Amino acid sequence: MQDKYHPATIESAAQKFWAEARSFEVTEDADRPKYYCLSMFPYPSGKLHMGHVRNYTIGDVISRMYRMRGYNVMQPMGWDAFGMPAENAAIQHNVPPAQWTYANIDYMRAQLKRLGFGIDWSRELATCAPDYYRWEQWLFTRLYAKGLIYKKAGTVNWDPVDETVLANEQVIDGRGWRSGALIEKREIPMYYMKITAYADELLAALDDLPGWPEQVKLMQKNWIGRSEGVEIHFPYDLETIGAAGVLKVFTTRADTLMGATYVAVAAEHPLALQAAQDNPALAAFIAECQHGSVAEADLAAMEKKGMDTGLRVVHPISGEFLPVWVANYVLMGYGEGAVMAVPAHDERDFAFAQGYGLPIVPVIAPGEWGQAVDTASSVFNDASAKLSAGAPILVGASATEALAWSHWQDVFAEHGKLVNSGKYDGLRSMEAVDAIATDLAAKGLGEKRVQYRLRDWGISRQRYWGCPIPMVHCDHCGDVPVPDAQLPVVLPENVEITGHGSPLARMPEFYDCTCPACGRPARRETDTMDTFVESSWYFLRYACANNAEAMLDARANHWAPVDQYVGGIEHAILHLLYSRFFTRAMRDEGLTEVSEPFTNLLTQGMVIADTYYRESGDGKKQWINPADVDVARDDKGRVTAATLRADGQPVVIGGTEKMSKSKNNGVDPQALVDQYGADTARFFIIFTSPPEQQLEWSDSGVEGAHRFLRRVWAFAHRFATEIRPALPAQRAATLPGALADVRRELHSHLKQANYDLGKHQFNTVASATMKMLNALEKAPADAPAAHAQLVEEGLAILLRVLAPITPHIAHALWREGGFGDDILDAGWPEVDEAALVQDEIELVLQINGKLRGSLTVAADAPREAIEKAALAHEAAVKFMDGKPARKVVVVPGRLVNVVC
RNA sequence: GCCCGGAUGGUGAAAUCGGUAGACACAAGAGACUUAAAAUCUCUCGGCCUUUGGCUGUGCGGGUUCGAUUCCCGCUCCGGGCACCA
Repeated sequence: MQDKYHPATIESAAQKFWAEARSFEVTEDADRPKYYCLSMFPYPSGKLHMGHVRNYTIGDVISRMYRMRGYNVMQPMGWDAFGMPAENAAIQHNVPPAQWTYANIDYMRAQLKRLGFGIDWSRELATCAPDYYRWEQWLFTRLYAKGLIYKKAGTVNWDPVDETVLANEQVIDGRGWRSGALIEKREIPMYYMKITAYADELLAALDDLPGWPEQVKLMQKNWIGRSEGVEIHFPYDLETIGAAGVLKVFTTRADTLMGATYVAVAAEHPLALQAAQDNPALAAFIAECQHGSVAEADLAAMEKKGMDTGLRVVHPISGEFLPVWVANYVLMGYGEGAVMAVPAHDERDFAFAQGYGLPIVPVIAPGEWGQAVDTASSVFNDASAKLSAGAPILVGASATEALAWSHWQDVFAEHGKLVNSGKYDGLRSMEAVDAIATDLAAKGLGEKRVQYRLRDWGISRQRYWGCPIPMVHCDHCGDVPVPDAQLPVVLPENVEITGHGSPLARMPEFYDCTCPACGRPARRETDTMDTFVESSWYFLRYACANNAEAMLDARANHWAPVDQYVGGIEHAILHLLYSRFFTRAMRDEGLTEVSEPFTNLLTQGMVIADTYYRESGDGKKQWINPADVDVARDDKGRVTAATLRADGQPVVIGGTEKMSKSKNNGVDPQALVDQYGADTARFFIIFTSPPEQQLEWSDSGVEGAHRFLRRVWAFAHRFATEIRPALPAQRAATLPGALADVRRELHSHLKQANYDLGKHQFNTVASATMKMLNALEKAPADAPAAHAQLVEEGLAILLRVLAPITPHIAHALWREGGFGDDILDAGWPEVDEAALVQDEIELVLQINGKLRGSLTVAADAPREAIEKAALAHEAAVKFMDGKPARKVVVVPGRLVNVVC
């Protein structure tokens, strides 16, 4: 045995052992419970970054722990290989996206292998391979036939200079990131998946996911956004609109209907377009609304603007005319593209009404005013209460409860009692909704219904590096799905990427085709699918990745669902929701038996790092990697200045953000692995923070992790060479006092480690292994046989707890220590509860809640004895200062608090 | 703007059901060993004070409780998501 720890040698030897033994290649096994442990597959961006190392180390710790506990563990890996960065790289470096992607995959696969993850590489898949995406195309045609995929217009970011569609990420301050051109919204036809058909199921099933973090379930619940409300129809005013019809809106606050003072429609709404025809100012306003990104975050941050169309609709209850406004905050994609505005009870409407001088009519006395509202004498019942914006009105029941409606207060949005609402006065909000819905239904002008915030999933992308949408457009037959026999529609790999327009739309050799239905010349669809589609079913494909005949087979039902899914919290909504939907869509196609793809979810906190950039002349940001930057700090450690190492000139300090390719703040783990080895990198990233917590990257502390592994090696070496020979032929049943204490400490650390493993708090598991070594190192050796017996047991525990985190060193020392051939088959260590028993325990003594001392009592001491001992304690006498004890709180096993 | 999180020493963090705040480490300082350095080992290490003791301290302001890092109310700052980054 080497007396020094040489990670490079032992790590390559262990990896060779696993490869030759095929330790991680698994098949279905009826004798062992299956455990499917999956980490989110990476986008092959070039190199692994710390977020990957963290993600895959966490997944590997769980996998190896279950493996050691006797489960048949499948841990696969693959590549989320389609996506925008490959096209950007193609533009920048003039290398075809396919070539760039495959080269990255090769490099990153080698990095993953170097880190020693227990992956079944026989199941590896890449989503950009035709034998993967052909099944996606096949399923597309099935779902299309079923009506679960359909076509409608969608809004995109259009760059008029590059004549291309941009992702939201590529629009910065309303301009194209490459061209700098002002971005326009443009409506184009797109394919949509009807995820809303599953909205109720996706929502209800969240209640049956105890293995998911509450936080994620809450985010998904809010995202789906089920709301019960009333659809209200406002009949067109014939005089101004010139045609019969109704304007439909949905509201959850039908109780405020009598306070509606205008309606607002989206800029793309038919009424807005109609009014703009003979109103140049309105047309100009609508054109202005067309500028800027389609991202909701941008829209929500915009100043609320609007314009009167001059059109009017009729209030369905009062019969009064309400003006129709165009407002930039109303989105055509949501509901009906129109809202009723009740400025008195909605903050956004309130601000809008104040800005444009629209009437504000209070119709709800806020809930907290309760019974005190005297509607008879209230100004609510006075017609003059319809005040213009800005004019203060005093409302309320009592002299002490006066509110001015000139400034928004959150209480205005609360439910309460109706006032100023004619026949509905005095009703509570909920009663009023019922009454108003009933009256509207009787008039045929509305009814109760459920609405979701969730929108259908637009999957068309006007990009090259994605899965081609298997459709053909024929002048005679319309949109025709590509028949099974002609699948896959293969994406051509030798293509020129310029950043202008869609490459496939410039390739007649791709789009020229014949109609599968009538045989006449036709045009192939040139849009590709959203890359979220590939990642919505890869976890099922892993089970049968080598099946060339079908998308899934019986093996998928053996392995699914994923028992433990590990991935970044940033995927809490989109990826996870799409996957839950897609699994159900596949279930309903008879492809899988499961509905819920991921039984347990661990959302890893992101690894974040500082960002640095320089602005070039045209205002574009060049992001600079932190590794190339020198920083100056003040005495509190805050970064005050940063310079580029290459030229010594200053760079701009950006925020601290998740490591990403686009912000160039990823830290490559390779240097760490090269210098210290994979085990140190793994131990460090596990030790430094609990998995769910965000981790601000810093490599200070890596030394300590490495030092610990060196100590483990040195101690095991001492065991193998000096201590082991002293082992007694017969192991003793009990150990002498001091060694029994060490043994108790050991087993209590093991117990703690098991508890922490159960809640995935791996950082304290790593701490526990350090505490175990500390305890073993200080165990007295004056009784050599007993000492050797303790160290043998202790080391066997320590190495097995360490094995999931640092598998290479554990593998090597398990063999060197003579414990066995393969620690993977050694089983998980068991806590000896008998070793934990103590005769005496120490209690903390508090006087009036303050720590004043401690007392040692028998473990089974009765409460009276503890109280008596506490009151007799010297610290108690001193701090009670002669006062009688008013109360004595005894927390068994913990403390005594004397209150006086 | 909306939804979801987070904040504890110089640093990463721990504290299982409301019960000793700072386990385990990093950094720093002092010492031992050494010709020297590295490595290793030992000790100190939240702040303040009148230092065998006491006061104070878990982002800020309130509250509940014998007792609050933990529960409640109101803020601040930081991070994630917002449907075309993945």
